[in-house]
Amino acid sequence: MAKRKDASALRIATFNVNGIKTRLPHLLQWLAREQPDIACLQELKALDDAFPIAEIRDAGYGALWMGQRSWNGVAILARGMDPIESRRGLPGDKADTQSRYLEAAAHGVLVGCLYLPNGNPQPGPKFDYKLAWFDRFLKHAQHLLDAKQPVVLAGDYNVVPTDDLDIYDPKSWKKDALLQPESRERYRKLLAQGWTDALRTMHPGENIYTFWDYFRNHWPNNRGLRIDHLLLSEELAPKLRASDVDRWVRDLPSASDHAPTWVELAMSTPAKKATKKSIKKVAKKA
DNA sequence: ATGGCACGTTGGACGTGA
Repeated sequence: MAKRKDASALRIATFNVNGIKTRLPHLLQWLAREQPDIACLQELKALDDAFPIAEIRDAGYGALWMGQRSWNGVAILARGMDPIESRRGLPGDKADTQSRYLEAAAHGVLVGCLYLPNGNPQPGPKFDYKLAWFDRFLKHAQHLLDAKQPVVLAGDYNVVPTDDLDIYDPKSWKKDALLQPESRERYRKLLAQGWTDALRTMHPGENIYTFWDYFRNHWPNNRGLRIDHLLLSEELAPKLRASDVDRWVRDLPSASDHAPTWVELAMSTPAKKATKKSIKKVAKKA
């Protein structure tokens, strides 16, 4: 596919790969075709040693990653450069060993890549962990907003924000952790801090999904859920130009149950330079 | 109310995901 026309446009994407080893061919195909400037990955399901950095470098990307055996695992890819790490792991609980948060500066923005806990079954300890993790995330998100920097928080939030436009039919999901009022309330609180839900902003009133489970022919029937979100800080929200879901990736044989989701921001060159310094400041402080 | 499918695990039934 041809390069995008607007060279100053910055495309940032999030993709829950559901196993980096299994999904590497899809990841490479997607990077080559869509050429995101920054890509956040979740559910690597691999140890650090197993991360395919050579293949990703060959594709023209630098990367940071935080792996874990069997589960979780997140990564940040940046086209033509190595992302500058500002945080590894979500603050607020030293006993939390799950690889779910990574943060870095790249291409003039600060990017937080998250894999919020699923929380099923609920109620129970896993749901408690989800809510506790979410509360820590709210705190950190506020800290990032207070710094007045261009920030994107991208990832698998494991929250369906509303019943009407963000899910095909909530009936069979009523008791699922993804739809619980406690989960939704925290997502609303996040937006109330001042973050902009990019995909919803660009598609108001439209049924739009990022995840289709493997059961019951949900993908062919477009019975999906919107759970992968890109939130923009107040500095970046005015630059939002486009946001969408790369559904073709979900249609590949042996696909992940998630599709890549992205935003495109209009970044003027001077703005890019101006943000570079302040990003370093935030990165140092963090 | 349950299960449907797919992932990774030192190797095959199980825990986990959403």
